Amino acid sequence: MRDKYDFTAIESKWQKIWEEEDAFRTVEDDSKEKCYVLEMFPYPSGKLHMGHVRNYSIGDVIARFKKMAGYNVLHPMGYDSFGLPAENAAIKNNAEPAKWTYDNMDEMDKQLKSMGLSYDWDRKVATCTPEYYRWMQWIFIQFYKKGLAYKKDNPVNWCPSCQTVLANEQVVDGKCERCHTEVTKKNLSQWYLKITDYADRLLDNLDKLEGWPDKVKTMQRNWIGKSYGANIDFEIKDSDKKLEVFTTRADTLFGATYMVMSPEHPFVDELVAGRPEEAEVKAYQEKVRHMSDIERTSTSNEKTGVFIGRYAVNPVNGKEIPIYISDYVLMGYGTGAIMAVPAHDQRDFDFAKAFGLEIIPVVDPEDPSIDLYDLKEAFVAEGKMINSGQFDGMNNKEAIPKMIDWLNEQGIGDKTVNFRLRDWLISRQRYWGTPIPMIWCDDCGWVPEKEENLPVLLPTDVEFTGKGESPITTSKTFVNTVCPCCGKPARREVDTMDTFLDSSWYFLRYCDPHNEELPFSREKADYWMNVDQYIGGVEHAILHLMYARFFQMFLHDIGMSREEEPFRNLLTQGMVIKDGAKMSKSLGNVVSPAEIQAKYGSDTARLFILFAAPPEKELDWSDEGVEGSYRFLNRVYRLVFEYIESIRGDQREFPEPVCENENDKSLNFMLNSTIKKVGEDAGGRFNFNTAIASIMELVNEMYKYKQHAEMNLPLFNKAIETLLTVLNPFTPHITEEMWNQLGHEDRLYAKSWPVYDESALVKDEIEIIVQINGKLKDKFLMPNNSSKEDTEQAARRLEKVKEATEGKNIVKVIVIPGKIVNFVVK
RNA sequence: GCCGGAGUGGUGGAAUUGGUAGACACCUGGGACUUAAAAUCCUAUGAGAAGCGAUUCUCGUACCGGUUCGAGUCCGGUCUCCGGUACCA
Repeated sequence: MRDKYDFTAIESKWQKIWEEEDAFRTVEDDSKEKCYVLEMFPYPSGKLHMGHVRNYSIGDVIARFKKMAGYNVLHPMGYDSFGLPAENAAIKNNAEPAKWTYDNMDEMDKQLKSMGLSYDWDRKVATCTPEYYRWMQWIFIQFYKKGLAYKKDNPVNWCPSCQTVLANEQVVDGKCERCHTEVTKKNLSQWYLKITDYADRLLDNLDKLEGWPDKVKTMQRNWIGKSYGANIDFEIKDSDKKLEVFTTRADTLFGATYMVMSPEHPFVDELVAGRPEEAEVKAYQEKVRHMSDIERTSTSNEKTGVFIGRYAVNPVNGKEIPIYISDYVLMGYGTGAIMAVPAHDQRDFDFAKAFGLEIIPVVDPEDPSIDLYDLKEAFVAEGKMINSGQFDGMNNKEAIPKMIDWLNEQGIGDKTVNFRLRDWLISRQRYWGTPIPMIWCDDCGWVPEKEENLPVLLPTDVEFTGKGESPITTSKTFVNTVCPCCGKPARREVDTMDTFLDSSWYFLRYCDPHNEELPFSREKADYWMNVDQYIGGVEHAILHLMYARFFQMFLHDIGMSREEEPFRNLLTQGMVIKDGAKMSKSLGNVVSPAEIQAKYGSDTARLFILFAAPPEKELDWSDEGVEGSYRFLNRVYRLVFEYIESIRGDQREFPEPVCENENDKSLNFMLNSTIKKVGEDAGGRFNFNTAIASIMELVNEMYKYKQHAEMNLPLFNKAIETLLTVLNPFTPHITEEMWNQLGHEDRLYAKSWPVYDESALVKDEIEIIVQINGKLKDKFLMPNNSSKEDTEQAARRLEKVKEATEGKNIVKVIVIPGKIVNFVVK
């Protein structure tokens, strides 16, 4: 026997056997309860990183465990294979994006398989295949038919480096989510999905998602950003236009002393036309237009702006108030114009101070330390209404609905709800994505491609210049077509879809991956959905997880799925870090999975990653820790092999073990408590670290047993078999190999989770803790189920208790049978 | 600023309902085996103090206070760190 087990041979052997046996192929089966375990599918960059390994190891333990626990488990894998890197490689290396991507997928397949993951590979989905994006296009057309897809000319987020537009969700801190270039604005005509129609449902349903982390739900709530308020019309002096504003603070209307419009507000040009202020206004607009979001938001306190020479009329008191434009008012929120109440809004306060504007308080804090007529900052808390006509004296919070009612009666305002969420901009000026299946006809306008003509294939005769426009424009075969409506010559849309659309329904395609009639059948979707356990990084908390919910709701609405929500339970795994920082090339702290697999094997890599931290926490990579996990597996290997050699293979069948002494009982106890503990930790609360710790305890116990006791072979055999079974979901190769070596014909992966013997967990004697005034003084053994009285009397007889209570008063004795005795002494 | 989450040995982390704080590992020290090394096995390992010693005592879960017979766990306040988000009207 060697010192170390030969993981290379064992792992490839079993991976091959699983493949030949079709071990993880799943079919619908009404006789079993289903369990859909899903990990977020990767972008095929070509190389797995530790984050992937962690994600898939977690998913694999859950899937294997659920399978052993008797569920019909769906555990698929695929690739989110459209996207920019393929195209950038094309520009850089003159490679075909398709070839680059397919090569990478082959490479990733190998790496995933080398981890021993229990996927049903027959269900593999890749979003860049025509079989997939055909149905992506079909779904887009359904959105279009329901009026939920539209094209609009609008200022949009533009990444100068990626040369494409971005959705709001893809702009992080004013920078492009992928390449971190500062995002600028551009006016473009683009396709949108009307996700705002679903804002309320996306928000309300969050309450039903009990299996989601609060953190993620809060992030989505904030992103959707629902606020209740009022829209109020202000007349503009010497104009028939009305300026509509949104406010959540209708109570402060009497304190509005000026108005601010966003520089992009459509009324601005007309309002200043031919006026002396025009030039200055234009210059300011121009300045703002060239600012990136970062510049625009970085000057958070220094307010700039320009008076446009016009006045509005405050509808409550007829007061004429000046109108300004300023970059602190955003066109993308509310109505793009505000009433400014400097006394009660910090931003308005700063602006008023900078421009010497009037500040009128209308809410009285009733706090003598605040001088209302010489405020140092805006007063934003609750108070009593003043300077507000008939509303004076009211609590300002209570005044809000009353004010809105009054505005409504006067016909100048309405109760409104505003969302921060914007419609989803889905056009991308890139090649490697799903072509938007729309056709422009000069007579009919935008017309969807006929569904029977799908897919609209990506052309291959394109040039990659990386400049500004979709490369598809360069195709000679793609653009020109005929109108599906009237048959006249027409032109195809050349933009492609945001790849986040592709990943918004892949979990449904897994349910029915080879369907050629539909994206998926209702029957199969209803059998498998929704996903029982979804696992992935928290970085997708908003983007992917909200888009996927939106798609699922829509597909439910058009009758394609019973479920309204895609993911019942969500586990957001923590990052893998090293030396206190995220693994990155620039820091030089990257550990490659391939390196670890070569040195220690996949089982060790999986074990370490699951043992080092609970899944939702950060995982600090430690080379010594990996070494330790490897050591443990070798320890298991030696234990089992010494046992196999000792029985010389001639004894395979053992009777049900009978415990003959204390050592036997102790091992039997450990054996059963491990089954219980691992089942609870791995199957319920996903604390794989403690599950593995308890398996380690069992192994330690078995070594001790072997050393000290006379071997009870049936019992030890049972311990060995239990050990291998409970360890199998974590380290499937080595356990399967040893199981096989023990002479078993069946496979561990197909075995049932062992049932523990409740009676073995009941100890004859229980250790009782003795405390004096809550502090531990002694311990002693009591027969199980001893009475309260007996326990107390036994405790009183202890030497240490006598010592500690001598000459003192025992005020009170707390006895919890089977646990503690506490003497309160004075 | 606002919204989440977290602070436990030298390190990663246990302690699931308020009941032995530090499971399981890593690191480190000591020992056995070996010509030697590696591997393996045994052993010690929160801090401090007393004792030749078995052992005993004190302190200890970010900080301050509270509830309780008893608090890492519950309550009030403070600090720090991490994550998200922000001229959102």
